[in-house]
Amino acid sequence: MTTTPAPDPAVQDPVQHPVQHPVRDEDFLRLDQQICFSLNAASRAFGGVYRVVLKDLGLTYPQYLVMLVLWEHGELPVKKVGEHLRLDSGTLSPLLKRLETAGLVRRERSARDERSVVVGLTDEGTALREQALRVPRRIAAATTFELDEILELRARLDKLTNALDAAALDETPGCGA
Amino acid sequence: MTTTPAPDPAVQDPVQHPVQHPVRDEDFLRLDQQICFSLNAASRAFGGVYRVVLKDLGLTYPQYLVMLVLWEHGELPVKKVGEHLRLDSGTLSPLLKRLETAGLVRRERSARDERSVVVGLTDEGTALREQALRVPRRIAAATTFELDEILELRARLDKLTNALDAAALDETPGCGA
DNA sequence: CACAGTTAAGTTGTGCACAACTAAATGACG
DNA sequence: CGTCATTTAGTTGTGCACAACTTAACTGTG
Repeated sequence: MTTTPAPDPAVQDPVQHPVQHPVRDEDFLRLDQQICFSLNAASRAFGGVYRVVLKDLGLTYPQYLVMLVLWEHGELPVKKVGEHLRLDSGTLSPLLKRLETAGLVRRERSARDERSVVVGLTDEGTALREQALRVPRRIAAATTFELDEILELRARLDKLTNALDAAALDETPGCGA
Repeated sequence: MTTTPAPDPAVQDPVQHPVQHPVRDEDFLRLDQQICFSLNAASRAFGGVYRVVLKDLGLTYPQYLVMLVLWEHGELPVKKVGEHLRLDSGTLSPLLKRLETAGLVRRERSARDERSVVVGLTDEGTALREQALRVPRRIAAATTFELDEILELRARLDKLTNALDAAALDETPGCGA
């Protein structure tokens, strides 16, 4: 039930695919075969832990990510924040507005380029970093993983993300023209 | 820049933590040190690929997951669907209503237990499975991972999810009483 | 300078996740 | 039998992700 390698060479449906793979499409369609589901589940399980841990800071997880970027890089235009987090303005604009309302962040139009809005930390936002320092260890403890195990998993996930991004580009209709 | 084990024993802030770990909190707070971010990124990258692949079927990814459960198990009460997918009625009720509107599922109150609503496939919903059979392979191809690599990653992720769920339980305030 | 093309934020609309709540049905127990 | 706790769906409200669009500012070229 947990691994199920099932390299069954007997293909049931020779019509659509003239054999070539040792695994049937039917097997692949099982929920517990979908890597994406495991990924999704893990991501949401993380969400639950972060929700608890970040409640003290008054942050959601995406807000915490934005704060991480600002603590690490200081002032940044919205565009740059989005590049670090793979988020666009459609997500960031309302999120940053909420952080501004919370008094953690300040937003002002760049003088050099009036299109750009520079996001910076308020004193309160800077101060919050002290409390945030304790977060990663609590999260790491919740995983029960050793550090090297975490590093390896992260490497695999990053490799996966790169592959998927590349695939999304040439799967997108209107890119072969 | 990529791994940074940094087992630096020189702790900068001896006040809060009387040493004990070889890694400083500061290091852990870097964005590229957060597994959760890699996980989140991978999950969203998958989302992008699924969005493209599932467009032909007229399904979103969560809707696809519900269909997977129904194709595999047939009729199920909403509660059971939620158990398979770790989703509650707050998410499923509107989602199932959309699938019903799309003509893929049918919902009816159970006669035996009037609280329960049984979700089943329409003929159209059953027929859609044929097209869905091609999906997993396209996704697997997009990952560029070998099957055994996928299996191993999935095993790690499931282990992680279990650990996080367990941690969420005893982190939740009001469980030690 | 004029103007087409590009870029940065923001807005709108849809859908998902989840907490908190409501309503209705069921089950257990005195 | 009546009452109360539990179970099951559904609703409401908040926040995130993303596509599609708008607006304003910049850039390059003739």
